[in-house]
Amino acid sequence: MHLANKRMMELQQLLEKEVIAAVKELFNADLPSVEFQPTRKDFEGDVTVVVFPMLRVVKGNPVEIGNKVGEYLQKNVAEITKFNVVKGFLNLVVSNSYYLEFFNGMVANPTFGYATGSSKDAVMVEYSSPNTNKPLHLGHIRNNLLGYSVAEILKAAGHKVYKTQIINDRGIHICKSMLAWQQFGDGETPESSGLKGDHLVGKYYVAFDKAYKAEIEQLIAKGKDKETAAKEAPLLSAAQEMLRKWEAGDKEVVALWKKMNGWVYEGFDTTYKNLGVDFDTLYYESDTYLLGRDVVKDGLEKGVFFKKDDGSVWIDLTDEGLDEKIVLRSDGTAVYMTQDIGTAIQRVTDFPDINGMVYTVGNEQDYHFKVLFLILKKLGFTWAEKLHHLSYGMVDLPSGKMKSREGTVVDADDLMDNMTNTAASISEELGKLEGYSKEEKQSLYKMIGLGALKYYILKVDPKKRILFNPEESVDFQGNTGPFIQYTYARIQSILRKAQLVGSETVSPSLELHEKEKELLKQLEMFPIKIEEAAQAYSPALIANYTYDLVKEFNSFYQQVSILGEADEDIKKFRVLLSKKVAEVIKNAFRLLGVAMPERM
RNA sequence: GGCCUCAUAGUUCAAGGGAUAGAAUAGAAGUUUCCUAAACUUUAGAUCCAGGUUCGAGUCCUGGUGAGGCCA
Repeated sequence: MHLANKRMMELQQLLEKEVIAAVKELFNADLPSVEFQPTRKDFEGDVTVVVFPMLRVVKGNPVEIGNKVGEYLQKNVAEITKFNVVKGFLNLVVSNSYYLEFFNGMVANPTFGYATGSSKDAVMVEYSSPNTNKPLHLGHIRNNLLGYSVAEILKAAGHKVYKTQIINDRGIHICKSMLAWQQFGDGETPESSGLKGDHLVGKYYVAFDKAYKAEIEQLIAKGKDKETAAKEAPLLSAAQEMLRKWEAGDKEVVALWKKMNGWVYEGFDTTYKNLGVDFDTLYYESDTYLLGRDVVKDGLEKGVFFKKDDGSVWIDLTDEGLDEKIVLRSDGTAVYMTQDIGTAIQRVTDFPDINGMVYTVGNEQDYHFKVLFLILKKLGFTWAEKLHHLSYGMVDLPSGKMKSREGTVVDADDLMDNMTNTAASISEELGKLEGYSKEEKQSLYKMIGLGALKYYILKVDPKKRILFNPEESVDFQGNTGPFIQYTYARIQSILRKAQLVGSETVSPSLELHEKEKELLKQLEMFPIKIEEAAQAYSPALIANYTYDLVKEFNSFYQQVSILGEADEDIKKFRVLLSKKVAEVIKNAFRLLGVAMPERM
């Protein structure tokens, strides 16, 4: 743990010890723990002790108790200079020198807040995991941003992390695209059409659906009912036949499958690159879809599973308040659960140091993962205790749910382009970028546009659903990514002019402006926030923390002059403080995958 | 039908059981001879309903209502 981090922990710990000692001495009572909170803005003070919980061991008036404890602390703890009691809240004023020493302790550390070294468990974080029959859409964007960000947060909190995805590269869906391309494609390729590979394949997936629906209509016109028509349509049978051939290893089908998946991967790579996400290792369903069956056999012998009369294998989870769940069909074929069991075990085999996995998958799969984790626990894997489903809400449009087959999706590539264009037009209008080349401008627009999009999505609690209105949703003013980037850019402008020289420490006896102290308190929180975000798997905590910090800085920036300050010591402190604020902003947003511009 | 989430200003989001529920947007009003006005300052506006637990409930429990999802 870094020095500055330790210091802050020490203050809380020290205060806790002192409060307990105070209660012992003043009231001869044993306090099990002390409740702290940051003092609210409307009151004087920095740290607040909540008196109410003490009433369980000390009889009396909370205000009187608070006052007595306050007097004790003021007398015995050097860091406490003043106190006041409001109702049952003991507000403590912490000395400026404490905060300035904290500042001196962190000022030279460019990665303040990040854990040093990887002392915690290695964790595998799975996210994205697309099907290879269509391009990525807005829902994938939320998934990718969340997964990537949680992985980065876990790293910052001291975990070793493997980022992975399981690519759903086999199955009926990809056969549909393949079949449609074969029948209507006329040899079209990404090169010949100028379409991105994933979009090209997606086009044929839609084409399949259209033709399939037409066939159904025809069959219905011939007197079939809807269900039989859907089952008997020749296109569907052909797709199913293709899947059988694929599973049998038919050369022609496999070659086509490889070609079209290759197009899709190229397209995905571009999207991932634009989105700024990456992976350490990949899993393909075509490699893993047969896994898990041996484990089911073992589980049967161990009595974890049981066999029904028809030969299908089940697990009984009624004791856990769930129901019975099938793990192998009567014909011996696998279900999703079988694969997932096998894949989880495979991963631990591949990366023996991992102790914990995070699955970034939408909340419609809550039940599936509950069951999966329970099964793995019952099978006796110790790491099964440390599995986590990072469940998140759907992204809905004002028009309702996104359905790729019906074309009511917000395409990931289009959306990123739109955001970049919006950023460009706002920037051009403001016209602050003289001296920037075309390329520099373009990369800046992208940084801002994506910053807006990423922040917009990540600031929301993952479990809540998002209603996304493409026209109005993503803003560039107020509580937004660009607002935070702008603050960073302004600080960089100051730093360019300031020309720092000499040692980077300040005198602990400096007078502190109210805003400066607030900023120091905010900075002090950063390591704790990372820890909280890691435990809650919530990038939203980082986003909101950064926003609070930036808000505070803008207020400071408006109220006091940094470069115009006459006193050299104070000026130096303010410049250094601004620099550290910028660094923390940058390091915090790095955890969200958002980059910071030097100018904007 | 069974189970799982969610419900906070007009709108989009905050609030580890703690003080007078914070922001942003949209609305009203102000701040450019001064470090980037994508900023700052002021103003008005909200906890779905009914019970319960608690010194204290937006937060926990029960029952409704509404939205979404999963399982047949």
